[in-house]
Amino acid sequence: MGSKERIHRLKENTKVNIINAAHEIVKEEGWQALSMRKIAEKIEYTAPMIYEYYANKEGILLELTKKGYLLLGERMKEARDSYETPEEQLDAIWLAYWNFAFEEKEYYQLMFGVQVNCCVMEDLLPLESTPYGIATKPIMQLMGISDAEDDRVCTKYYTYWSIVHGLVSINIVRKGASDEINRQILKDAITGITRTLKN
Amino acid sequence: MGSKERIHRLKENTKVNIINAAHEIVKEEGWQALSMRKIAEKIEYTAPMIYEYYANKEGILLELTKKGYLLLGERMKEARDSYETPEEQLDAIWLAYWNFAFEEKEYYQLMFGVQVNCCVMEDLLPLESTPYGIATKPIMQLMGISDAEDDRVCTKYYTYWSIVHGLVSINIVRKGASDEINRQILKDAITGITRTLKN
DNA sequence: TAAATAATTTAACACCGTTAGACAAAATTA
DNA sequence: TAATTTTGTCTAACGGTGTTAAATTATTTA
Repeated sequence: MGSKERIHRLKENTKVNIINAAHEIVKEEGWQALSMRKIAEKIEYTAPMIYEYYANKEGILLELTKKGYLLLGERMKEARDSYETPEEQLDAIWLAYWNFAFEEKEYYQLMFGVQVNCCVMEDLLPLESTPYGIATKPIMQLMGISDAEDDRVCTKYYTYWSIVHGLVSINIVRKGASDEINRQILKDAITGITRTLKN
Repeated sequence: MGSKERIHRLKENTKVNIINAAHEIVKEEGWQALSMRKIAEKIEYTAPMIYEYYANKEGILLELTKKGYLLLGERMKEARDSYETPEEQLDAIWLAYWNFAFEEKEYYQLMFGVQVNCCVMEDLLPLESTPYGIATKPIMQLMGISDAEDDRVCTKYYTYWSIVHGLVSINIVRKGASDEINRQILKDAITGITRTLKN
């Protein structure tokens, strides 16, 4: 009798139901609203049942992370396979990554730890004391621009910030890679951007 | 009678005591361990007292964020003022930013939403399905390297990832700036890095 | 049908942020 | 000084969280 299989399939089914319910809640209300009881309600069970399928809440998050990586991988592969030259492929790959981040924002937040962030911090400091105010001065100098609001300045500032912030985040969440290498990457990137300012 | 002042100064004092206690707890046990009751215990009060000084927990976080921005600003200014040329200043500024991120990790996490992240996700996927596996192939091709473990490949991959991830994070947490500009920054950065591969 | 096993729920624990009400200490007023 | 008001502080509680143990119901096996 293959009822063992049937039951196993049923269990597998509620396992994905749990994941789907969790994903739905997060899409509707954000990560901070995800709770075991809410998941249970959505799949019409009681909370303790979930522990029959996942060790704990973190187990559910891990499963979702896995799904996220799978999805991201697919998108990137698809993008790559649409082009022949490596230049075009790199363009497409990172654009796919970019699109994934916004189309599947919830997954991206979970995978790479971008917080919902409550505190926006705006206009609480005088401009000349903010990172923006401080860094744009030499940028303007190099570019020969005197208007601090110039879009070109803003763009360059964000380019700097992005790469530094990106490197930092990656180093904070996954503390792999040697400090030496990262310092080198930082240095390379910064001088690379700086070079683009002078012409 | 200046007792009004004295009392006001005392209140101000416990306000910073609360902030300091919160910061200590976070340094010791991380953000997820920060609770009103723990703060209260540290300053030898009961939890409801804190609401006499801050509207709620978010108010405390906001205050800490402000302190973080102040500190970061100081560090960046200091770095800038140690150099004359804008090139050197930019180098120093972003290095100061970088150092702040790791020396004051807790502040940085709060300010820019880098999560502590529970799920590390390692070796759960075959290499060729991970972003790393997918993106390094064309990188290797362009660089004329066949060893996937080569440090130069790894470095370049992280450079790509950093800038893309940085841009994404910044766009997710502070949804300012037009999509147009950001796409342009992304495109510029990607082709910029790609150019450095071919020589 | 009776016993054993599995599925599911109820109740509880210890924590969380937050609020209302009680209480004591201090300051103000009569 | 005595009475009253204000202030500071705490206790108790509400509704929420993740999680566990025990009780209960349903299903399968003998």
